[in-house]
Amino acid sequence: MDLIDLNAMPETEARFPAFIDDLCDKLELDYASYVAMPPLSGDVRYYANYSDDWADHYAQNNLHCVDPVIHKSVNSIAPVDWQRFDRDQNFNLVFNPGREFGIPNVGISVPIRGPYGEVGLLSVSRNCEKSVWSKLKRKIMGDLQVAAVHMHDNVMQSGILPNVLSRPALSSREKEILQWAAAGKSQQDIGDILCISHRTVEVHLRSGRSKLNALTTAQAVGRAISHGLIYPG
Amino acid sequence: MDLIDLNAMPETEARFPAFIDDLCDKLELDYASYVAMPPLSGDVRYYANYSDDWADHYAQNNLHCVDPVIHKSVNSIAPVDWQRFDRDQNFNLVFNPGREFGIPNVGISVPIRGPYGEVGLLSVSRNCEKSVWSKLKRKIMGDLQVAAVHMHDNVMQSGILPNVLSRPALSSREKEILQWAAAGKSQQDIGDILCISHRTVEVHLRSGRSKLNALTTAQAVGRAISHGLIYPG
DNA sequence: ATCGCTATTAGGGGATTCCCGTAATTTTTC
DNA sequence: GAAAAATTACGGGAATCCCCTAATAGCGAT
Repeated sequence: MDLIDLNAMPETEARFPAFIDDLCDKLELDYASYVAMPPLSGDVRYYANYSDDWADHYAQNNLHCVDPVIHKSVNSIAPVDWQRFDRDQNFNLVFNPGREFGIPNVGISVPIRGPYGEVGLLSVSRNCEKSVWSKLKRKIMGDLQVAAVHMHDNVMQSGILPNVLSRPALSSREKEILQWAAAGKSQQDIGDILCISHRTVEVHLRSGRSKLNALTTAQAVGRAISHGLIYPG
Repeated sequence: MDLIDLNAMPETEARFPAFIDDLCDKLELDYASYVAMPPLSGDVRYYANYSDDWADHYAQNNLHCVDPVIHKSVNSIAPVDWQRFDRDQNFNLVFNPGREFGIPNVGISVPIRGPYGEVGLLSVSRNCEKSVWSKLKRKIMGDLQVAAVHMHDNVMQSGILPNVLSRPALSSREKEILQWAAAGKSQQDIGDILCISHRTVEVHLRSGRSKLNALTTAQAVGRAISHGLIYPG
């Protein structure tokens, strides 16, 4: 199976919907969607070939807050088959009205995580019998995984998700001191460890906070960790 | 391609090496290894079918600290083909001696991330011409992705990685207050927000620190985030 | 049903730490 | 060569930490 190579396409955002369309063609699917979610739960990026009607209905009713497919997938390692939600109240709440829009209730969602804690979710679906779906799923699972990784990799590299890419540049000393702070050391401790005044330690913490737009050191440590600048200690 | 279903096997650790062996058989590979790395950079879990000689040599020389395949993969979304390291000094430092052990220098590493920041790395390799390798790679990429996800999912569910699973149980109030602390609020702020005394806030922070084995609130926030108990604010 | 454990609430007080303003020297960058 | 950033450091006031005690409520166990 040869899917579109996003790296070989002009670096416009239009290549992502094109990839979605191509995916549906090649894998005998009706609909596909991709969502990129930064760890700070800020703005998401969304591509799909659902009808505008369904997309509007989904967005206007904030169905993403209810949709159990989302909740399950962002906490899962393996792909999540929608059949798991057969008797799920929230699933039916979201997808029963979807039938009027021609939305299938069989499908699968493939979560992909990146090194910054962001999650990409590639969901595909098709109007067919469940037995047909089971066979199709087995056949295309490998390609789906590859497609999800490829899509997420390229969306991340495109820098479209601002929260993830705008990683504040901390100086090495700032990172070093923030790392010790994350390890539970006091300013005095850190000063002793690095053989500098605890006053100096505080200055680095201050500039670190400032660069991370953090009000307290605790917030700065949390943000630095979530940005991958330091490790939990 | 039908790989072993780890869910259908007895829940012993022996099924993981068996999966590695089966993977090599079915995908025409010589060697495969899987490493699970918790976010707290603590103890890793490792399965492989390399010769004991090579494994000992790798471990005794702490080659994982030098191995560029590891470094690149844990920061990558997409699989990392070892061909990328053709002229990499560290790669040759690690793998040139590997030839004496029969270790191939063509291979690929597939990183998989879970919701707790842990990384699983499935690496496979084979002794063959680069042209043969390129063809094989294209053929098995989908299965490799599926295998990596399957392996990582099952290792995580087995609870073998203690750091990830031993998630301290914070009370709802403790999590709530720690969440506000991660959002940069002071104790007084939090007291005002929750309409309780700032003294009470401090008690919850103290018990939270205690449960997380943290010396400072900053460390507690970092640990709580890395454990997925709260979100970065 | 009483005992014990935990959660949640709250205060006093001393020691420590944090945070802000200021500022010098060195290094890096343009 | 000048501008910007990094690294070093002090003083003072505010905030937090950490020890103590203590009451009320809930929940599982003996």
